[in-house]
Amino acid sequence: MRKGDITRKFIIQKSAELFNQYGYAGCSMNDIMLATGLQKGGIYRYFKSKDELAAEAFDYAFDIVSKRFSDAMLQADTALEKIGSLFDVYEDVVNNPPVKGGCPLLNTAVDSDDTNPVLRNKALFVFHKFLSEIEKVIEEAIQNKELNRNIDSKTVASFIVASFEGSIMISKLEKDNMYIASSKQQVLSYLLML
Amino acid sequence: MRKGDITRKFIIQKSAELFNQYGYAGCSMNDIMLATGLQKGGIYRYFKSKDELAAEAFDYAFDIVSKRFSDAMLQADTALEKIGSLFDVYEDVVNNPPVKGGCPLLNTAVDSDDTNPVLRNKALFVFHKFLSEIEKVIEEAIQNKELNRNIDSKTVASFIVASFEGSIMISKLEKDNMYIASSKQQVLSYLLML
DNA sequence: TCAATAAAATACCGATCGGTCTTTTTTAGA
DNA sequence: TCTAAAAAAGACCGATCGGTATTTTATTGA
Repeated sequence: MRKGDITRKFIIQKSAELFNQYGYAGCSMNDIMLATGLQKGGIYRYFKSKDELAAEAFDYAFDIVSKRFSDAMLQADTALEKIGSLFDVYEDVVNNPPVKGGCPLLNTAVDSDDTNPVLRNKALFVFHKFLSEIEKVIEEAIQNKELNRNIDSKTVASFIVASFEGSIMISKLEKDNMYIASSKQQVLSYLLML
Repeated sequence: MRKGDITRKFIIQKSAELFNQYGYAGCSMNDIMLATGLQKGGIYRYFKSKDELAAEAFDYAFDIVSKRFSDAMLQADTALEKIGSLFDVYEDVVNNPPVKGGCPLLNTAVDSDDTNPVLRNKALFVFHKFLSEIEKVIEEAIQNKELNRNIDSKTVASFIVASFEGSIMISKLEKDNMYIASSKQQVLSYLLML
């Protein structure tokens, strides 16, 4: 592995954290220079523009989260355990989120929906991936008779994502993990009641 | 009413829309100059700094939303109608939100939680107000026997807010009001099942 | 070891940033 | 109608913005 490849990845890692905390407009190239200890030349050698770096940083950030989701789900048996395990990935969103700054989907969606179409499309893509993953779990559980067969998987999946992201927003705002934990419990009991 | 008072309010209105769409860092004083048709002198005459203007703009934005919430709830009888009416305020969040850019609480919370402590505190305050309003509705409904007496009003209220804000985020991202509408239905049926 | 090349630093660019200050224009009350 | 005060314009400030081009330094493979 060339030294440049390592440097390139390092820049992406650092800027993923910065963009996820401060947003696209709220994070300057100078911030990234400080965080990486590199000068302009050391960064623009690998990325044509701030836009391109932000796009790659988002991909990297969601890759981290995606892997954490996959790992969590693998260790779960039932649908309720699987969905619960997704919440557990953010159980300490206040002090130890998968990526510093919280959920990249939430942050990027809010940051970009009225401004940056490239990032917005990336957030959209990730949302769809997230959604279909949960739908799959629900549909399997219906076939296993773990969940009621009248459940509309698409509708319920999007409701779960909404509760999930909303409670992350609140937990970060309040600096209190209680909200994401409580949201998990209520989503799970809701699934059982359906 | 002095002309200056009108101008001042006009600046707040315009910048509330801009900050709500583009965020604090994503909206420049020049953007506000363009939106208001005023020059620097016409704006800084009324506000010491961008920070001060952003703070007042947020207060104004939530005032708008707050009034819409109150109006909606007044026309409702049952707890389910009242809570449903809150969702209705954002039923066309895609094309006609109370304030351009979507929900000021959501936008400001995500925008400020890692950056601007003044705005974060304002978002916190508004969240508490929102939460206690919903708690009150639930508690009244428990006393009226509309809702089950075993319901924990605080827990359920925060779950409602999470689902509410999360589905607004998704509806804005997808440019599809379906998500906020569907979230309303599921929250209401959840309340009945409890 | 030594050159070719990759990597990174550095100096620099025009534009824009938030903000100040002075001047001009408009408003409002006597 | 006239003048004092309010309102707004406009010129200007240093700092920072994203980005480029060139030079220096470090790495790599022969």
